[in-house]
Amino acid sequence: MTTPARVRFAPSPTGFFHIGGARTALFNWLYARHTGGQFILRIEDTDRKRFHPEALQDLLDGLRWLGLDWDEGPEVGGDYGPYLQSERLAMYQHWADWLIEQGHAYRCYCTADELAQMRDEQRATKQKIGYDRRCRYLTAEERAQKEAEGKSWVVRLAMPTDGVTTFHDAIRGDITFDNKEMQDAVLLKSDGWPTYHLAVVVDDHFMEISHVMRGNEWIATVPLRWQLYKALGWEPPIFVHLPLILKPDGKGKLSKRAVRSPDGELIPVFVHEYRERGYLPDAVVNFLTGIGWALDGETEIYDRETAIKAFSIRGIQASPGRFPADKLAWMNSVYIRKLSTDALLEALLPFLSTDLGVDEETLRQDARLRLLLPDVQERIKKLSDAAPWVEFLYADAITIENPKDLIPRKTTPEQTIAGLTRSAELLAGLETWDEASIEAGLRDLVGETGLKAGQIFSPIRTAITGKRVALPLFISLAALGQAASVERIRAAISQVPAADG
RNA sequence: GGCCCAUUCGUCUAGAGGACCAGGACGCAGCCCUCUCAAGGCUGAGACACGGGUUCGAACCCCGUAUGGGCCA
Repeated sequence: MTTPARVRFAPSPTGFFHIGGARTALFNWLYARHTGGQFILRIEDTDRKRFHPEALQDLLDGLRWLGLDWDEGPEVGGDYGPYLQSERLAMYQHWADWLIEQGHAYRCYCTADELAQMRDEQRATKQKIGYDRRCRYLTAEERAQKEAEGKSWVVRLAMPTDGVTTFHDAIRGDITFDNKEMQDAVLLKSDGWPTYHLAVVVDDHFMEISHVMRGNEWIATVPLRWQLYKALGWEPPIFVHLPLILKPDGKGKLSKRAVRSPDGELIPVFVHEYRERGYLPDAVVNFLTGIGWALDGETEIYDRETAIKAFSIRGIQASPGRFPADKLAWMNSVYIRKLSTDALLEALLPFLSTDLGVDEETLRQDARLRLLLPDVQERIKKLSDAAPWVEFLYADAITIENPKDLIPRKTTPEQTIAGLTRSAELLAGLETWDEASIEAGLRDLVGETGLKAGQIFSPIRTAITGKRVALPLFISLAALGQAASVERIRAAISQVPAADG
């Protein structure tokens, strides 16, 4: 029974696409899809000084990577365009003029110097800082004279000076602001470009936006918006202010600067960084739905369709929350483990290629790599974690940085050397080189020597990988191949340090 | 500093007056499995900010305080 909503994501392309922005976009998208409505992308590029074309591209790429497709907007068009504010200037100017005619706005001729002086005086006399509305009460003659002088002007909204403005937020209920606190905000700048306040109201109205869902940091600007709607005689949309995402330490909102988790790890704040670090878009989307909203309080892992079906404004939290970085790491590992071997390989190729210095096609065809993939899969949290697990396949020889690693605990150097020697003999003599044969042979050897399994297996692991921690041994040997395995074990024997050495 | 908003385990959250001596998840600890590391299984510690009301009954409603956050300056 929900009516189709028209919602928009309206970022200002002044920097890279931020993960907090992605959450806002995602919630809008979920609501549009839930109601069978439209998700509209509108670019608020009226701040010419801070506009960056590459930021726009980064935004579009990021939205597409996350799978948040827009029904109207740049590159897809739509019946309510244009969707770049810079192409809608005539509309803003028209409505600014209209507001002046109706007496809801006025031309203000104050120069930057005059305004600075005004503020200095306010500070000196301990008055409240803010525009004193001097141009609002100009007489017709004074106004005519300023015009005759050719002074430049901005358009300001004539706000009510007493009473209160009460508006409804779909999450928090009614919110009331005292009009005395409000400023006569600038709507149109002297160069004819609109400010955010005017442009957003005109666009939301003519694009027939039904719900404005955005970050809670905008809540203080709603009274101004509300009065603007009233002056224009338009019906305001439903306002939905999403809880802010705070830094992991809870001190302030997740900013555009790099932030650290409590254990000191750097947390990416841009969407493209998540892609580059090996997060899966499905995982990021699932994760983001869980900040400020929850499916049912029980289920953590769910797909987009499930989220769309269950999404509701009522379920959105009012209180801000910190960025739960640990949970994202875990969730990404869950999504990695859900991948088929083929899909995992494809996802991993760019990362492995870069990290190992091997071209993608060679890796794609490498049966040895494929053999190890299921074991790699359950050990990585990000795609970028994979290389260290498989690099032993691509090294010509292994350097054992700390030869003591060859000797297991409660084992003597002599036992280690004997174990390695006999293992090498045994492996060299195997007629079938596969995981099962290798395991059977080595387990027999364990039985013969009376040592524990780890005492035999650990030195071999270190010999072939150079590490104490590596993938399961038998499959690793199987992948590495008989000749290389035997060679590495023999090479390691001479490196076993003497006791006390 | 002014205005606005919020406050459930360390963290993300379930909870819309009786179903809650508060549920799930991440993280943490222990045990099991085990060739290392993981994964998996089991177990455990861990929260309604505080004080007043309203009500037969409050995590849930109201007021105040505290704390946190946002916006403006």
